[in-house]
Amino acid sequence: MAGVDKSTVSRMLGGDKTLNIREETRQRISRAVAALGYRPNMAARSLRTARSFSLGITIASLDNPVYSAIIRGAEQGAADAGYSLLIAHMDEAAPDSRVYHRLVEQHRVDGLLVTTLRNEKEHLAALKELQAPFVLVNRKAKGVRNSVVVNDFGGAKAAVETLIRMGHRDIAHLSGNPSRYNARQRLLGYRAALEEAGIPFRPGLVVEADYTPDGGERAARVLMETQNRRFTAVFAVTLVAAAGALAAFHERGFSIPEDISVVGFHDSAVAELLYPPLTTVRVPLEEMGRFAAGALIDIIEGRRREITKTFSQVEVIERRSTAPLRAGSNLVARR
Amino acid sequence: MAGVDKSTVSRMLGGDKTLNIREETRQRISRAVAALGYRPNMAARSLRTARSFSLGITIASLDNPVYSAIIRGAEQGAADAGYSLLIAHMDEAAPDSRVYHRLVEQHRVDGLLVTTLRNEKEHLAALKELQAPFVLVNRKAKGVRNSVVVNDFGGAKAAVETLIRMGHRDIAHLSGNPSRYNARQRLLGYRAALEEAGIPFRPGLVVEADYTPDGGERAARVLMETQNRRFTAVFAVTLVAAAGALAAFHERGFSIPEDISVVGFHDSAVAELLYPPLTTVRVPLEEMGRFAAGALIDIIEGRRREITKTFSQVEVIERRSTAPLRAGSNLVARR
DNA sequence: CTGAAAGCGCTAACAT
DNA sequence: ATGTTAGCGCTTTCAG
Repeated sequence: MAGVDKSTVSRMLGGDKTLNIREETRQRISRAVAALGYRPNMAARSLRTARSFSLGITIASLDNPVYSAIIRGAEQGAADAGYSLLIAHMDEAAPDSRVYHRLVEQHRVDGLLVTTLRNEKEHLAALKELQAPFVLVNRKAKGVRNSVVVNDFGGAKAAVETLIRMGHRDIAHLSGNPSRYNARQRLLGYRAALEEAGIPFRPGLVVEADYTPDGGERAARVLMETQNRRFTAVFAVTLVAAAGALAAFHERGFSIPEDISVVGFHDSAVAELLYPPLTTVRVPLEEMGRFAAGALIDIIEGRRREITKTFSQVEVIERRSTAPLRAGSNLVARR
Repeated sequence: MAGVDKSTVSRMLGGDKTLNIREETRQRISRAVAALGYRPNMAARSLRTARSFSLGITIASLDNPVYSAIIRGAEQGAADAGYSLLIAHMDEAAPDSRVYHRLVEQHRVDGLLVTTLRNEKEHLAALKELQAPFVLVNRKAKGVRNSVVVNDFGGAKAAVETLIRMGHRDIAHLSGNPSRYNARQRLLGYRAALEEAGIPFRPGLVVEADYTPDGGERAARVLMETQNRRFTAVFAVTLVAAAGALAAFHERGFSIPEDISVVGFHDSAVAELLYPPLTTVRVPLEEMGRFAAGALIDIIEGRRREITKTFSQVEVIERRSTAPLRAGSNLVARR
């Protein structure tokens, strides 16, 4: 229709830098493309170039607002570069490293965003022999170069600093399993904030909670039993653990924030739903997802060899679960 | 390696029914496939068959547990049939019907699962001229044959019946926007339950809330102001609206469930996080997603022409936000 | 500055 | 009971 060979069209549409095309020819092609509503056939392009122009993202739980934020970002980052995002749900309970193979070996994806890493060793081995680039998102692992994370350490530190600024000194931490990178970082941030403020670390104030509401509830009970009211604030490793703790405190008749201030990690709409609305630490999850997708595409297309990045930004969103320590109105006064 | 033509391999692997192959040959092929780790190249297959073996799913908000459940199901349904699932996030605020074209015209997907339908008319028009099959999930629309939904009506009815069984008669409804199919159904279910129990419908007890916590909170305040305590239970159109209502009630000093019982629609982990944990109606969202994906694939592959299905199953999950009406312990007694 | 030709890996119609 | 053949629609040398 434009009176040119399809190869010329291909070069023009592909943005071939070496192509030296007459303006008039370009116009004719553009008009024909518009008139025909021409869209390149991705399958043919994939076959020819041996690339799928899709990324895969593995996630353990779609419910978790942390992952939905990451996905939202990743989808944007992919779309910006003309890629699609393919989700691969990987049950945290039964993680199966063959999922990677399915996606890659069928040439369905050119690279993987990995947010899951239970059985770290097995999965890393599977990923490495994969022959496709991958980047860890919100995770770090030994021997893996490509990794983008948020500032778990700084976020935890900021949370605890906020509590300290409110006058709290007896600050407990509902921690995560130390085998997890994020949990370790947050514990370190907690300790760093205490140390900088000259507050001695009391190991009894750190209780491990898993990532369920029940875990948070149990941990909060342990805290109340063993610490005999000698704490006025709690920094919880996740929002879910914080919610569980809130329930345990309510059950014991404590008022939040009058008796105990509570802060959780990761902001989301759910924080507004809790009672009281939960003060949280917000980190740029969506931005991280977007960036990770962009960086992975850079690696795929050879513009970059590796990527390590930490998004340092943290922000404490104060809601009604935290309040300044006031004598007579909290646990400290009662001991 | 197996000493046969690739077309034979193709037919065997593709499960060609007309193929009459010797057991010995089949063995040789199987061995070679295993030895070589052979995987069909999806791009070539797509080019040849003009199909992508992927489905697209459009969603407005990934955070919403309703959609994450649907996605989880859809991904399974797709995977079961060897398809992948491609997510297309479509901002509810700025829905863009071109997303459909992008996915379909680039031959990236063979069909669409549609959970978004703001600007119904425009979007339906875009979908219909698409030339690719689509099925509405958790939605119905006039003139669309393919649609799979859950039992919004029955779920709402069951919720209200549970309250009635607990002795409540003054039951309010925080409703959704009646332009939405789901909201309309739930309102109808509410009314049907009242009617069957011989309880007169009081229009003042129905207050429209949007789907935000704020909306639920505002609606609950309106209810308290206009109804002058003449209600003892609330059925909210969503979990989020219920959470907002809980906050409004707490703020006014009401105890839940002693003063007011609250039920929300759609169960999810978040229900456990609320205070008190929220009684909800559970409908089989994940199953619906899975089924919708399977049915869409059936349509794509010509085994079926259309699909309309309602998952009738509903279940009220009783948690601590509901309690039997007891004289002297609730609003009725106080009027 | 543009065209011609080859071929990516598969499937399906047609042969034997 | 299996092989032959002809493309699917693109990109990429290589020619002119």
